[in-house]
Amino acid sequence: MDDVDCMLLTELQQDATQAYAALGKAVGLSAGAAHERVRKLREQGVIRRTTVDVDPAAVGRGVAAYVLVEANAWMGDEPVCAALEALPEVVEAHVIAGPASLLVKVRTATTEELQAALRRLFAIDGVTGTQTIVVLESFFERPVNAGA
Amino acid sequence: MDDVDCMLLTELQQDATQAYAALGKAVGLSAGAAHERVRKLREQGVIRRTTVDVDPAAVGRGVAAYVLVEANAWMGDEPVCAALEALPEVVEAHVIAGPASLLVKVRTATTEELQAALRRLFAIDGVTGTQTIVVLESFFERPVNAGA
DNA sequence: CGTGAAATCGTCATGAA
DNA sequence: TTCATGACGATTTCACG
Repeated sequence: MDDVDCMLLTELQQDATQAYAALGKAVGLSAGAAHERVRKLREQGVIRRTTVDVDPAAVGRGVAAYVLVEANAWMGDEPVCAALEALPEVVEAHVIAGPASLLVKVRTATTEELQAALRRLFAIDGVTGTQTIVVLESFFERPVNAGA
Repeated sequence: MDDVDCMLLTELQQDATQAYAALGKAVGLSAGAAHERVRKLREQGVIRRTTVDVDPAAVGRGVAAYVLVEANAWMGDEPVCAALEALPEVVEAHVIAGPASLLVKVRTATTEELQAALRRLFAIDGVTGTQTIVVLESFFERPVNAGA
């Protein structure tokens, strides 16, 4: 993980469809060398996968909210994780240190669906309360920058 | 945006490196037809870009935190957005309806760096307070699913 | 890490349903 | 319109220097 690898990651985050020749030129390497670097980054798990960034609003996920989930038991466990993952509206779930046990991110098409999702969160064993933070506007959501 | 497009999006989110032939087979289409569909999804902005998913811990961003930012003025404005975007540790910024004006996601290498980032958030004009939620463990962070 | 060759894939034209 | 087929050009990929 040197500076060249960082530049490769930045380039790939911006556009993973570009050819290795262009990628190599951007970081001062040949196509073959760039390819080999990227292959190793994948192997090491630094690059987890290549994916597409989908506009949430275009697929019926235009409403976003963060939900602080309070629970009466320790929830850093496997069954809770599975219960959350079973809800398609839940796109993130974190165990936190703070005013609640968990923080989950929910994405739905409408506020009615958001309400339905909250009901389903309540139904999970051990959940005693929720506090919902509705997102009005997202300034930006960007990938982690390796540099700086 | 029919069912086939949804399946294409799901496939591409899982692995955007696969060949159009494989992609087409997965959704019951020829390579050429799959290619044309994906081209249109890009054109329409449903697919914003193709990127790589980078392991945060591998690039010195292993510590995550959500910060509720309170302000004494309306902050849904351009200068605030720019000030936040100038901080490389800030990976997300949202205007919210809830107990604060903004919710920002911060990623750093260590808790010391997190502290430094909080100091810089305080320094932004109009910010009167912050409440920090440290992430202890992330169950999952997954892309929006077009289906369901 | 660069170069070159071989295999594979993306891309586009044509034609059909 | 939308899709399958086939051919061409570009790219990935690997062996060698």
